[in-house]
Amino acid sequence: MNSNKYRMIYQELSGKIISGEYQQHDQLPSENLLVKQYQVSRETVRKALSLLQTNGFIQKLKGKGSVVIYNESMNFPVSQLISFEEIKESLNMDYVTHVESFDKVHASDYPAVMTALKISGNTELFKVVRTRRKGETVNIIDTDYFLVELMPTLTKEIAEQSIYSYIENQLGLVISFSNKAITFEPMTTAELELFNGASPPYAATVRSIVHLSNAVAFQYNISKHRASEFKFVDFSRRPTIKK
Amino acid sequence: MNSNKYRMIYQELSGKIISGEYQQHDQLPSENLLVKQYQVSRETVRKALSLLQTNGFIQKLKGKGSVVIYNESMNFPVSQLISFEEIKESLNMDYVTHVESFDKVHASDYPAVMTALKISGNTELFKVVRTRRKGETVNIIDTDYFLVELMPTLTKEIAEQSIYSYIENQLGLVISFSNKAITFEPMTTAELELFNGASPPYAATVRSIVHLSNAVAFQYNISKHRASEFKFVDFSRRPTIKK
DNA sequence: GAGTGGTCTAGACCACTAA
DNA sequence: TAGTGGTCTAGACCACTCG
Repeated sequence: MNSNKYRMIYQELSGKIISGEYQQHDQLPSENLLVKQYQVSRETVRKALSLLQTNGFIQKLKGKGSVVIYNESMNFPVSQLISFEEIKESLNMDYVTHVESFDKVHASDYPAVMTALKISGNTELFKVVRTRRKGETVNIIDTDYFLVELMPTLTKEIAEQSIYSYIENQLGLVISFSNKAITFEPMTTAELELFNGASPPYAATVRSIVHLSNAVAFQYNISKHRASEFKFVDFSRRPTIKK
Repeated sequence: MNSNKYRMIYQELSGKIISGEYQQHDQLPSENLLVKQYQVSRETVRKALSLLQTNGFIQKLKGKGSVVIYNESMNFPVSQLISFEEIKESLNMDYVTHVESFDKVHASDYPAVMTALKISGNTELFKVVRTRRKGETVNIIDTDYFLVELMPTLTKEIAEQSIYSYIENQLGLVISFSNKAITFEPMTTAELELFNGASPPYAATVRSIVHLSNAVAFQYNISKHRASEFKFVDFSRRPTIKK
């Protein structure tokens, strides 16, 4: 699957960084060394290193080498396009997902979704509301809208597991990128009820528009988090190109 | 300054997208066409297009071409390493910065900063507290800690303008990447006072560790936002490499 | 089949860092 | 000066899309 040379190199090096074989502030082997080790061209090594750099694993220093900057403690629900089930898995979290409702609706009743996904009013959508509980307390309410046309066989049972796994593994679609907005908003009475009370009565709210690799927006997600439990972590680089 | 070929191409294409000459869903010229237009090699064109893709301007579709996905409305204090003055400028915001305090302190009194910047207790720091006001209301309180060693000539006057501009243009240092964490926290009484009241008494809190291009952490920033005014926007891609 | 983007190569020249 | 990463080239072969 990942049989590209640069992906293999990326995987091996990132794996060694995550496992701790390379620690923060360590030097990676030089590009020339990696060329010899992997028996590939320099541009291929550089492609792998560039990926490591944009993903926050290393910093390349001209004239010096590549140094590891990844630090486990600064990790977490990272600014990445990852499904809740995937986060849960990678963090060994003891969350339980419960499907509160699963309906087929018309976009015309949800103007915000219409504009976000740029669809017409008669487009059919699956509306899925799910809660994420830790023990007895609900910490997250996820409301999702999916294009029925792209996944006509979606069911409540699938929604109880991982919809992303279904989309990628069963349907063979490729999820690619998203736009997110994070705000802090008062809870509606319905939300307060689902949360079974929350102090403060405010929710950290993440709205996302998710796109496939063919650039089609297929999902609109509203994720309401109990504010006291919310943390969003991000790695970002300063734009290298200025006017 | 940006005399690289791929940067020039990036600038020109991103400029045309931002200005609206290329609209969302438009096709960019094919790689081969760009090769001819710019009289460069294909890898150089591809470098520019890759940058446009990772920065959320385009999506490349195998067998088809590059399509514009950038959409102005989904813009804003984006997940990027940008200083407040730069945001202000790019959005024509009518904010006023006021320096509340400017001190030289010892790291030992700020254990959170010590661990964040990985420095020893006797390291000298500038502690700068600034408020950002729109009219009469304070919307943001920024608390910054900078390594004195790297910028001994920092002054309160500079802090009233743009510290980032001073660091890059006066000192010639290159600001490179940062780790951020966003949380929602109750305000302290001191903060409530600076905000001159805020309902709810919660602050959207962004903590960042900012690094230079040589991977040295030089700044720790705590940015408290009036929750009702806070919005954080992010573009992210799904990791292409899986285990 | 023609055109598109994706991967990879071998080699060149440059700018920067460090001893 | 030797070693490092940054840019650029010309060409190859592949996989995908679409008419």
